[in-house]
Amino acid sequence: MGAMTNKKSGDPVPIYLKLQTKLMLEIESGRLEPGDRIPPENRLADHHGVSIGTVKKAILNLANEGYLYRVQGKGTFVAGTTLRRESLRYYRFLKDFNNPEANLNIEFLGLKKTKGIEHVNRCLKIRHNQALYEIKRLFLFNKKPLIYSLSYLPQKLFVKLDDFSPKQFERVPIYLFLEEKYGLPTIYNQELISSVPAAHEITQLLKVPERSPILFIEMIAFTYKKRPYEYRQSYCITGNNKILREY
Amino acid sequence: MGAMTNKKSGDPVPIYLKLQTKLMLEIESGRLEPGDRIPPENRLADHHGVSIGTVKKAILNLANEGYLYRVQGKGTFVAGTTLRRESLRYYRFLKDFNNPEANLNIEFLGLKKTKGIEHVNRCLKIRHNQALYEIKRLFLFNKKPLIYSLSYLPQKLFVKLDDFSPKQFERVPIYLFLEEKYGLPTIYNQELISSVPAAHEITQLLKVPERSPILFIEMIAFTYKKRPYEYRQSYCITGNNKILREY
DNA sequence: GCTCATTTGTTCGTATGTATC
DNA sequence: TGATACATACGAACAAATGAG
Repeated sequence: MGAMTNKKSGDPVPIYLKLQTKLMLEIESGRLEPGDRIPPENRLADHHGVSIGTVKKAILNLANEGYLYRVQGKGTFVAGTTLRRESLRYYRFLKDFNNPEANLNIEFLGLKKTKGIEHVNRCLKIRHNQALYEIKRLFLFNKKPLIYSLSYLPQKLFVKLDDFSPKQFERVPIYLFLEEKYGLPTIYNQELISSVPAAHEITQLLKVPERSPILFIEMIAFTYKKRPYEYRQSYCITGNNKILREY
Repeated sequence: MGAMTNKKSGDPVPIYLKLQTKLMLEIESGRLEPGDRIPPENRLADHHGVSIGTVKKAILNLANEGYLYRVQGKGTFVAGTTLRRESLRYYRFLKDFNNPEANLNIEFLGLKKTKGIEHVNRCLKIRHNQALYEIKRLFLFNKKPLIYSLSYLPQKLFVKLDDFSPKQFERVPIYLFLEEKYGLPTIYNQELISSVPAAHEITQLLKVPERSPILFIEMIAFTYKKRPYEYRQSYCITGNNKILREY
């Protein structure tokens, strides 16, 4: 089929780039969904009438940009949150490198509309007067509150977010929910991590003594085209448990 | 010259990666300065006794990471610091998502041999009685001590590590040094993050009041075949600055 | 403006190694 | 163990940009 045209015709667009664009469009349009496996290299090569090296180049570029990820012996998959890398599930709490993980529950505290917040809007790269949604949640590990989290999302991007039932926000991680309902996969995140003494509001919510050391994490989640879509602040107690990160 | 050894010897490190590392070291160490032109592909291929495709791969990777830039017809050049992206393996300190990064210096505090430590050896997946090296360092950002770090490496894996001059440990990031001297590239890391009150020893080293909130990070670095090779504890002050992580 | 040597960019194809199931 | 799929390595040929003469 559609044999990629070659150079002779004065075509300045390289073959690998055409293939790359074609694949990216299939992803962006939703015909290929996160987790889907794309055809193997040799099949793509045959199908498009190009060499395997050219296919490799297109796929590797997309993998570098975060659209795809590859596993030797298994295949090439569409990135997105769910399967992208099991290691990137947001927070994993455990006592020790060799211990099993603690159990997670989410308690939904509220969702409301707010006006733009200067610091938040700048992080989200939107104008200062654009309105936001504010989501408050408590993460319980083994029934004990360990994280208080405050999320901000642009109202413009997530229309009618407040129509969903609160239960939806407790069932699954928020990024999965947003991906499903609004088709925005998470491509990468930025975090700022610091250690701070617990402020008064936090001591109440997390039930810790005033000025206990708290892990404070600010996060920006990005989707395609490096577009930020969520700004989040998390306050974590880390007495016995610690946060595991792999990269 | 220095013909890169090939696979037959059970060597798990790909040739292109060795070349890539070698070039990166020349850049990081300052032997190659921003703007310098590196030898053309065919010369590098001859010089190292590898194919031109392999050289291409090494160079393209470094170009993608921002270490080099290429101009068709002219050559390949060392990029200025602006372009460089060390998103992983490295701590980046800044005050805010929108602020520039602080300046880093490393102060080497000491390297000595120690007996095995149960917790450490378990993390490194070596027997309890295997001896270790212990490296103590202080990271200064804008001249102020911000991180105290304690590294453990198996003596068996890093023979004669204590023969190197202390200066070597201050010049380049430790993982680059180990990669060059022992041919162990870092494939991925695990971290445990928590927030703790400063213990007595730490208050002295980092010059903070007793029980200030400290970011405590335990890290295990893995090389090929998921083999752990370094266990590290870092104690970070995060008053004004925060740690940036991208993933 | 033209030619030529140099250097990178693209494309091809083949062979073998290695991870996964 | 075998089939599948990605990873590495080799090498060849030609296109396109650059800069010098």
